[in-house]
Amino acid sequence: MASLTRIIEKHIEELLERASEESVFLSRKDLAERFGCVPSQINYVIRSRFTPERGYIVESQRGGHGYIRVIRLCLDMPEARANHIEELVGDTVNEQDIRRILANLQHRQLITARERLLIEVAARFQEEIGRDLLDLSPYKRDSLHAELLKRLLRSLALG
Amino acid sequence: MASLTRIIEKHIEELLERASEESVFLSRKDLAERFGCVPSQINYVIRSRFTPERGYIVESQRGGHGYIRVIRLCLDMPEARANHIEELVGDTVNEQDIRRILANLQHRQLITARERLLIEVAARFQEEIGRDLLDLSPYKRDSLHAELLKRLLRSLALG
DNA sequence: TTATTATTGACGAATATTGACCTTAACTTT
DNA sequence: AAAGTTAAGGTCAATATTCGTCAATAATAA
Repeated sequence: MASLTRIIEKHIEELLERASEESVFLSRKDLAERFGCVPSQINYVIRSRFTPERGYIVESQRGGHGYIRVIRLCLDMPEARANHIEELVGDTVNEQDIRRILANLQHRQLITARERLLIEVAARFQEEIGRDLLDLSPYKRDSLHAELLKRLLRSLALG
Repeated sequence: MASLTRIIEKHIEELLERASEESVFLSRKDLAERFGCVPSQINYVIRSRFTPERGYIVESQRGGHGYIRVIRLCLDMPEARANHIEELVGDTVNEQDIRRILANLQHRQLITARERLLIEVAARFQEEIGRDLLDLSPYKRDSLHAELLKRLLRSLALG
């Protein structure tokens, strides 16, 4: 357990929580020294963890006084959330995508574990019907998945 | 007879009971070594036993420090409850039945308003697909409704 | 016997880590 | 002001470590 990446991820999250601002400025070099890794490891953490999909945007500057700034988006308004969902889901999603999206939403406390379970079961049932009973193509199934998921999430985001 | 699958299933269940958390992190490789089987056997156990329909959510990550995390949402699933669900829902339900059942469950505080919403939206979507896209008979649609509803409620161990 | 469930293994995909080399911005020196 | 120097951060590819999928086969149950 405890991979370097996760440790650094947690560290940045803590900094964000502690900050009164909604963003933090990081020094790639200092972070790398602190955690005893190569600087590009920090890029990896940022690239893989602090993505728009997870509700972050990142700015940076090279050269003297360079920095990496991590900004946490706040999606207070229902409308902003709804738009975010549209983007998140897109036109087709497979079951793996669904699991990822749901884990993400639960982690951000936008849905509960029980709600997540309900959505997974509904999606699986639809997949089963589409595959075994109706013999739909994988593409058709994935686009039905996307439609179902968007409706379910929309109903929550706006309700 | 104690098939390997059952042994591993029991092992994971024990880990879950012993854990103070509601989840455990497993290493597929280590489990496979411990029980002297191929790693993919673990996938089989997970896929066939720890399903959302049974109240479990599974997350996993590949690569270095990878894991399989099993989350248990429902501590127990008494037979009485399961039977009750069967009775409550039966073999076919129309949308009106569904609304009535859900209202009842919400009134008894067994589901939240949001959960009710999810179930209704899922049912309506299925109805729409079955009617407009697949041209299923009303009877067929109602029996699919019943199956979906039972699975959703069972996953929450309600009834 | 037939259908379902379990076991295995070959192959593929995802994630993490590291390091060499590239780009950019600020500072310093002519 | 221009050129050079220094101090950041960025990119990409190689490698290692896990886990997932799928199809073939075996075992068990109906």
